[in-house]
Amino acid sequence: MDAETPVRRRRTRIQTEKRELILNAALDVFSQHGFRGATIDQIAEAAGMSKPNLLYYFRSKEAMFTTLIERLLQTWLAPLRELDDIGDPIGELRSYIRRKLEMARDYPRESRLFANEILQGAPRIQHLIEGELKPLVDEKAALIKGWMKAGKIARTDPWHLIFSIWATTQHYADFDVQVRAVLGPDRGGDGRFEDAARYLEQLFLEGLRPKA
Amino acid sequence: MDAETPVRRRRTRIQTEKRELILNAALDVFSQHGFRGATIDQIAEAAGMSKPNLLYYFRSKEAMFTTLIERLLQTWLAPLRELDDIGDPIGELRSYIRRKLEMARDYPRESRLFANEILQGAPRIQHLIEGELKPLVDEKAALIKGWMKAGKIARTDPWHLIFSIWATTQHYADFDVQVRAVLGPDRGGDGRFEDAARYLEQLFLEGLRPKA
DNA sequence: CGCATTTTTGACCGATTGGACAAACGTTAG
DNA sequence: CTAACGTTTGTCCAATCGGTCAAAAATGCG
Repeated sequence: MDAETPVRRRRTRIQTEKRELILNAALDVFSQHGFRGATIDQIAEAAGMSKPNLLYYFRSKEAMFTTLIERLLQTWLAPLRELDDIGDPIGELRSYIRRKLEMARDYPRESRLFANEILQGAPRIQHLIEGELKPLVDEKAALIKGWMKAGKIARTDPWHLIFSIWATTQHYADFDVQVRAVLGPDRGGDGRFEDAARYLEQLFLEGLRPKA
Repeated sequence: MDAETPVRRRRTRIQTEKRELILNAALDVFSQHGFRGATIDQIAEAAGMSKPNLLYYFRSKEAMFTTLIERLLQTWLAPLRELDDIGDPIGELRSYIRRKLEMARDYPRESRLFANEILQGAPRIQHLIEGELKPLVDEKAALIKGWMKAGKIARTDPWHLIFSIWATTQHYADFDVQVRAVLGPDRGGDGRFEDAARYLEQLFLEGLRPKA
């Protein structure tokens, strides 16, 4: 434990602050260039400190990355964890979609960092996907399956349902450049997330077939 | 023109073959590591030739990448180009979704290469997105809007509709590692694309609301 | 064959990379 | 003050990067 801390003792106030500063800068750089594309110098400049100083707080580039992505995965999965059997199923799914879309809007760097890692085969987080993400998805898939059996939502594949929610919402963070370019300056402005929210709600609830 | 060709004259048979060989190897490496993460040595090894030899056929790493991605974009947009007013709208959309999913299955490297480039802000293909992709999407969005006005499909946002088709289908190529890990060895086998096809058809046509 | 052209390679280059290290600096407690 | 500890930096290093170049090898052609 505390493998990436420069000292063995408890962290000082400065250490806590500087580590946060560095992680924020690292998130900027990693999410834009990927792990290999990012350089320690870039992160150091973004954090406003020298390279050796940065390596005083994190023993290596890899230590920054893993600290960042392990923390990220927790906040990333939080909305799915909140999916439960309390409200009505349709409402639960609707608010899960809404929360995921809000995360794409508010935390695009985190989304891109995660996407980048998965794209490259998840070499650094495979154990987290199999040990943490998969069990959670399986659990929620069972929950959704129950809703289907109870006739609360249409019968379909719950795993692919979850995939489609991830895909459609994270698309607005990961492919933001493309989305904005295609929508153009008017329709691609700040309102694009409200438009997306409206569209996705209709898609997931009603589909595209016209009502008789 | 012919900017990346080593010679000004017509291409020899060997040049044509070796260039294809190199591009295939480059697609492997670029799609896995991104532009900056990929090295010429890696590509050379994957192609089974020496680095200087590779640079005899392509004047630079960038030349390989742009050749690759410009060619890729054409095949990538082909299914959307085929979307037209001939058949019935629902059938047109259904087969567009199916074709895109088949492309994710058969050309995952191309999908990841494209995703990687967009993720990093599309620094090398912004002009293609604005000059080629956007007009095409606008044209097809108008077509879809016509279908809505004619009552053939439900009224919604045609641009976001296209985004959601891209997102859901390409997800199976770009996030393949995650998909397979979550589905597990049984459900994540070769059948996952058929499962996805069935699920997506239902999602886009009927949505999740149970039928009364 | 002999010659010109195309193809391939080993050696090399300057720039950049992640990281090490000791010295210097700052801060605080006694 | 000073000793101890935490922080910062300039300098340096080996490895790797994209790319060059001259020379060798292979090929095509009369």
